[in-house]
Amino acid sequence: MHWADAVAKSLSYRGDKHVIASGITPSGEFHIGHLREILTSDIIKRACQNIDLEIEFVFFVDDADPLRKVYSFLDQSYEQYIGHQLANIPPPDTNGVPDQERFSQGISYANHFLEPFIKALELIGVEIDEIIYNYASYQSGKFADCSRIACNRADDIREIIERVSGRELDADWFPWNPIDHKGSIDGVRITGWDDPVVSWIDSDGNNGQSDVTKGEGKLPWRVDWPAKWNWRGVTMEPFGKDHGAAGGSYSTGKEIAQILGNIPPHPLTYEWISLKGVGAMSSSTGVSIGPLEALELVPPEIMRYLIARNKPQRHIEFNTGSALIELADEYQRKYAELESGKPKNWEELSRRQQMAWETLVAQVGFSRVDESAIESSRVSFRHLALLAQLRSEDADIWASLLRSQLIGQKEYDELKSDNEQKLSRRLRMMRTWINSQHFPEDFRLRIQSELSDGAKSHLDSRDCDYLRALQTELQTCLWDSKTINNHICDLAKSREIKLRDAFQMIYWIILDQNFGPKLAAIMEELDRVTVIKLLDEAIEYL
RNA sequence: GGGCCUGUAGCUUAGUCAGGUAGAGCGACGGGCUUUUAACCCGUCGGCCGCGGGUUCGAAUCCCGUCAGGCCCGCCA
Repeated sequence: MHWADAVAKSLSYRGDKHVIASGITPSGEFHIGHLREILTSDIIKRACQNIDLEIEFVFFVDDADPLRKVYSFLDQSYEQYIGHQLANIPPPDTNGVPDQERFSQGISYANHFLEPFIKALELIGVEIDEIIYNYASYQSGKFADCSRIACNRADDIREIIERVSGRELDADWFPWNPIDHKGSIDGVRITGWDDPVVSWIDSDGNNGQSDVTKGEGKLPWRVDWPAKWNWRGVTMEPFGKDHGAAGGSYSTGKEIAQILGNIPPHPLTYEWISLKGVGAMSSSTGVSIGPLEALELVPPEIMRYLIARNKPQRHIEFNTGSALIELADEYQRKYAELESGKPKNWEELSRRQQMAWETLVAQVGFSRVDESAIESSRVSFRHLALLAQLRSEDADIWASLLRSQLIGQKEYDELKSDNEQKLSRRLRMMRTWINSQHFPEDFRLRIQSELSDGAKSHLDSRDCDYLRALQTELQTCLWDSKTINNHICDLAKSREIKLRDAFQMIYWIILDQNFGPKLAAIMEELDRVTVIKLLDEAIEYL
């Protein structure tokens, strides 16, 4: 059984109506780690729909959170905004400097980072039923009841946090962070509580009052979270393992929820995604791949598949190199397997094999996106990567695919006349990938300029005659792939050299490896002089 | 210190909740496609299921212990 189906099943024991929530603080660039948060929820939503549960998916944007520090991508002038709520400070411009102009047009720091992420979510087929802006929710009184309960029972909440998390809170800790006259929630000390008003004194010694029902401040995180569950009726929420640890915010949250008067949501802790060879994703350290950036390389269903195929508690190493090509090809293979239908010998399969099939069905189902760029194409990512490097003209690539029968005549005609075909889009992505720093070196064609050591160690003196004859023909022949190919084959045949061996030998000479794409096609792309020179060196070496 | 997650074939892993002969994919190797797809098709090899105990007719699966890796307990998903 797929992990999401298992979650849906346990939710069904709890009731028929559910609200699944995700929440993210828009403190910096979003990365694919954040995508796991959202996709985990979205996949569970699909699983719930599959068993006819009524389900809403809400996305909390924690824009009421304060700016914690001046991140590396921000200009030092952000210092003045530390402690200010993210919905209330200007967005950075391209140099990381506060952009007052855009701010005056209503674009906050939070919006600035959130917008591209929301766009990516649309591309990736995530169906969010409601985006809840936390700042606005405080303003409109959504948190009013919970805030009052929390303040009235401050001692009980303090007891829970101290006991469960094992840390000691300051003597003047209070479950409300008021905003001071400058707009900061840092360094403000509570001096009194008279429902619903908190009295405070800020770090400069100014006194003030804050009405907790009007959003003049916010609840501290460990109380804010259960309060959200309460007023929105959240029944399920996946969260990162930092919140899931013993003493973490879920364990305090589920007790605080009871004080607020609700049943805590069904929890699901998920592992982090790290970037291969670099470390955990983190917006503040700049280790990140943005969701949009990833979507420029591969179709959206591949990103869904990355999350769907790995169980939440499993750590994912995201690799934009060969592993991503393999992931994409794996998805495509499974898609094709699914299309060919349930195995005919179903009854003979072991329970385990049947389960594997069902999991496959689920993985592909959870990964599908309406505007699929993959479908049942036989053209693998691996193969496309190769053709895209070999041919700069799209038309040549379609011709090649037609010749090798990976596409039919009809598809070929469509590709020729319409560059918005699925395969055209995939090719564009592939070209972007190849031109980016993320493309794996293993897949890059390495045309040799001189005889490599690899070639030297694979040449056999008995082949000298063959190479010499080939070189002679190639010096004068028509320079197209068909002619070149005929010479390679005919000369090998007449000498009773196995074609396989002949090709491998030439692959070694040109690419420093024993395999590759259509050899003659590569040679045609190269100029005659280069090829002759390489053959010369090989003959000389022998 | 407290806690969480992970450990299954060379690699990525399914199966662990509901115990019943260990399943895949990739890679490797061999063969086929009589002019060679980084394609496709067929086949082969490869697992003391981290280790040690226990419960059981039966354990990858449950229990206890242990080792290794990763991580959390300061508002980074």
